[in-house]
Amino acid sequence: MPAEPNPAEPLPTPQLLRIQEVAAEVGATTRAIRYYEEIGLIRPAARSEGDYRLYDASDVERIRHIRELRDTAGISLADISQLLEDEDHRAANREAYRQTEDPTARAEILTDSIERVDRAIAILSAKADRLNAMIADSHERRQRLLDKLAALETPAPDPGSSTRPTRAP
Amino acid sequence: MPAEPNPAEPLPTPQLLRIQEVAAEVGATTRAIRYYEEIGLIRPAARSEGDYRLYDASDVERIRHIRELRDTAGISLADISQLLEDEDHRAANREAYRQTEDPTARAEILTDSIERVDRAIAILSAKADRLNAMIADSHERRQRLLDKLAALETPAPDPGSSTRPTRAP
DNA sequence: TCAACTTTAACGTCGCGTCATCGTCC
DNA sequence: TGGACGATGACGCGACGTTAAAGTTG
Repeated sequence: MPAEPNPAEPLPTPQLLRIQEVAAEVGATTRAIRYYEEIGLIRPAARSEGDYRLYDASDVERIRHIRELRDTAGISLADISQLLEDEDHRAANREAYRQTEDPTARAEILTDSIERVDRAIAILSAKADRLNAMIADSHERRQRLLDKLAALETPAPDPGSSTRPTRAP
Repeated sequence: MPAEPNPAEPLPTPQLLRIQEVAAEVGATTRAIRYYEEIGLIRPAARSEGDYRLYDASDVERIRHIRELRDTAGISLADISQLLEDEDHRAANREAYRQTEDPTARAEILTDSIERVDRAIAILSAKADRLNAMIADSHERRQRLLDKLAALETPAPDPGSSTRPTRAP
């Protein structure tokens, strides 16, 4: 029986998750998450009395991002470390942006953030370009096979005898 | 002083390369190529008197393909082994295709090859889809930053006071 | 209390990189 | 002849998987 949210309670604990819950949410193992901590990619927002790791929402997002970069883009943790530095810097930029009203300062901050996003786009696009080229190759092969199959069913004008069996698939 | 090719010589050796030459051509190391052999992905077409590995053109293509699948698509050697089995089967299909004249048999062969190509396409496309989604995300972020930058230079209709500094970048 | 979860520590695995030692090629 | 290249170990590393032994949580 879940009680309805009490509006008087100020929600002092911002939803901390234990390592296994985080692992399930981002599709990783607890070992992987601990390893990311070993090499300095993340740090749990807190620890429990008995030293259990406790993660908040931003930790979860960070880990999810690490997994995406590795699984989907195949980027090494060393390179991910660089990208995360750029993202941390962008987070700092957001703070700095809020702290000033000067349009010139704000423009510089935005320009810096754009450069950092561009670096990430460049890395990902290079990967995607090569991958898309491979897929295009496979589609060509598939199309050639389909053409041959169609030619079989529609013998066509017959430009030669059966001693030259056209090309093999 | 390279003699010009003798047309009487039947070229009995079909251009065999040593491991280092192959490595240079496909952008791999000799160690990697030997490892692919260790786990059964390839076998050199021949060995020299002193047991040097000697590769022919099809070996080179196979190795180049393995590298593409690993570097560009980030596929494990175990999965590559599966894909190569499909490709070997397609090569066998090409032979079988040449050995028959029966349109029904040929249609079956072509259909089998198409299925195998489709499997490869499915694997690669899944990777590409996720990667392209990540890139789209980054582009969105970049666009939002650009919009903010443009808004700075063109203050616009002013829908509110400076106490609400719009949203941070 | 107890089952399920967590901790640190340590060794195993994959896909190679990197010697070391010895033989081969031209 | 020698100097580059190759063969077969064997160990190292990144990014975890797995198991072990002991503590924590609800």
